[in-house]
Amino acid sequence: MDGKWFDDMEAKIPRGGVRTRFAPSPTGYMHVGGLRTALYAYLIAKKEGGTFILRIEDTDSARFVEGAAEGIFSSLRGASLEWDEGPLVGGPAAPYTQSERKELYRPYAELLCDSDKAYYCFCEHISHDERRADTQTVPAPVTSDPCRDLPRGEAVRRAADGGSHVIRMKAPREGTTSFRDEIFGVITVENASLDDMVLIKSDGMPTYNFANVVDDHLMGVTHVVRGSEYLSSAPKYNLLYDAFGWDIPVYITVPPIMRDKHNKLSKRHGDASYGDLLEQGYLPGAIVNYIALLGWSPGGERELFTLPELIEAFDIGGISKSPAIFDLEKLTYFNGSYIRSMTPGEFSAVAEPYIRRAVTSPDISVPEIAELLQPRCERLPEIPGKLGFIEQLPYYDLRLFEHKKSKCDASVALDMLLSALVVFQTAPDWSPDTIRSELTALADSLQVKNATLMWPVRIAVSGMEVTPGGAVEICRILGRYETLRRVGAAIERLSAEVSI
RNA sequence: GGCCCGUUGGUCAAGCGGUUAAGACGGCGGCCUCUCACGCCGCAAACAGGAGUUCGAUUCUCCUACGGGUCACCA
Repeated sequence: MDGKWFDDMEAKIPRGGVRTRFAPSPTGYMHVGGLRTALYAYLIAKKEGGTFILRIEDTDSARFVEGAAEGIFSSLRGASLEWDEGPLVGGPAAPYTQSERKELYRPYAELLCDSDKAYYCFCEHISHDERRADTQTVPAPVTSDPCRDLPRGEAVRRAADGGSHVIRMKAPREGTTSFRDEIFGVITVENASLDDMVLIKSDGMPTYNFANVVDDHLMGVTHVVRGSEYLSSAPKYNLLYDAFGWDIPVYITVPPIMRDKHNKLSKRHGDASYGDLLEQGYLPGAIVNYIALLGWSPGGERELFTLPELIEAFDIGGISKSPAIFDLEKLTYFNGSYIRSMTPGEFSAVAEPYIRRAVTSPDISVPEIAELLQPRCERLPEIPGKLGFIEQLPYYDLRLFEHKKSKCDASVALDMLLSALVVFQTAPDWSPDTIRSELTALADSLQVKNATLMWPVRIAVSGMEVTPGGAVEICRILGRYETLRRVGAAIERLSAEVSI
């Protein structure tokens, strides 16, 4: 490759403003930690009116999972993290999938070989496991002395003869390398501890480490957000940037999200992925809001933020260094809070399918039921379980009618229901207001507390100790006919028992 | 094991030399109330340990302990 080719590449690099990227490898589902990394990258870009890039890092064909990239696309979009450049939408640095950029990487590696900063290595590959088993306790950095010192001409000849090889970085063996991370500060390591990392694999594909650096440069990425598992690789990246003479991006290393004190959140251990959470009835907005706060704090007391509000509030100074444990209970609280903050119309619309699961009758009013449900549900899938009483005929366990706080027992219940039955028959209409005023007037005239009357009525029409809403609401929803029927049935049952 | 990083209530976390050490989830108690929720009020609950530096350390330094990351032709 001649100098002009490289000049052309440089000329195409998008410049200007903050440019961040999310660079997942398509090896499975979208996990919560990945989503948060994407979120932070998105927020950092948007905060400055910059560009959020999506890049697919599929350099390991062995680990490629069919459909995984599509899952990433839909998850990000579902979470409203729209990328400005990347697959599906294109952009000035296209393509954004590394397997489609394969030809780009080798010339850059060769460039380093030409300047004696990298070399062809013909050594036999020792697998990760073998290395571990072999070296037991003290694995040394991977280097290859014979190949490192092989004259360039000879190396090229061997390669031309079909010699299987990789291209390795020639890491310095003395001195130290430092890098600066916005979160962790300046970290310095001994060069002697650094590998001669592989840049180009024997199959011609670049390694993650190399492709990452080349692409970040070629795509004009200014801020690199990634998990702390990359912290110890960072010095090697700087070595590469230096070797090329490229500007080093701002590193923003985020702490991991844990399942418990010892383990990272992972699907392998049965932890929920982003998709699982959606299936469990968690709202994208609530998930995004919650995970934003895992490892980052806005500083104040506020916790509830919409995505635009997060953009406004986000500041990398608030990112924490230590791991955060994922707390499903708190996410559940957030979800309930999001549900409650919807308008009644919005909630009714999202709740309707779940309501329909429990209620088949076309006569019932979905908005009225939704109104009762909204403050009482934290996840939509809970809904059907709360509505069983509507179409299930109550079974009257007499003990249900006993409630000492309401001063009610079976005998009192019978009296109350007898009176209530008349009121229900004669009520001028079946509006909630009417039902309520009729019943409270009745309690008044009977000289009992509202509770003494309401308790048995609610039990009679629902057969349940716990219902979403009170007697008035339940009667209203069931309709006059069904209410009378159920109150009548309860009276029958009670009179059979109480008279004895 | 080497190297790097971290450590405030059970959990998320504020704090950036002087505070009665916020707030939230969860827990507990109460109010509201026809149940359950919602809402409101309150209670319990933390600076890992030890040396320094300083008039004064949760805040700065070092050591120890504990935890995490990493040590691949995986990302």
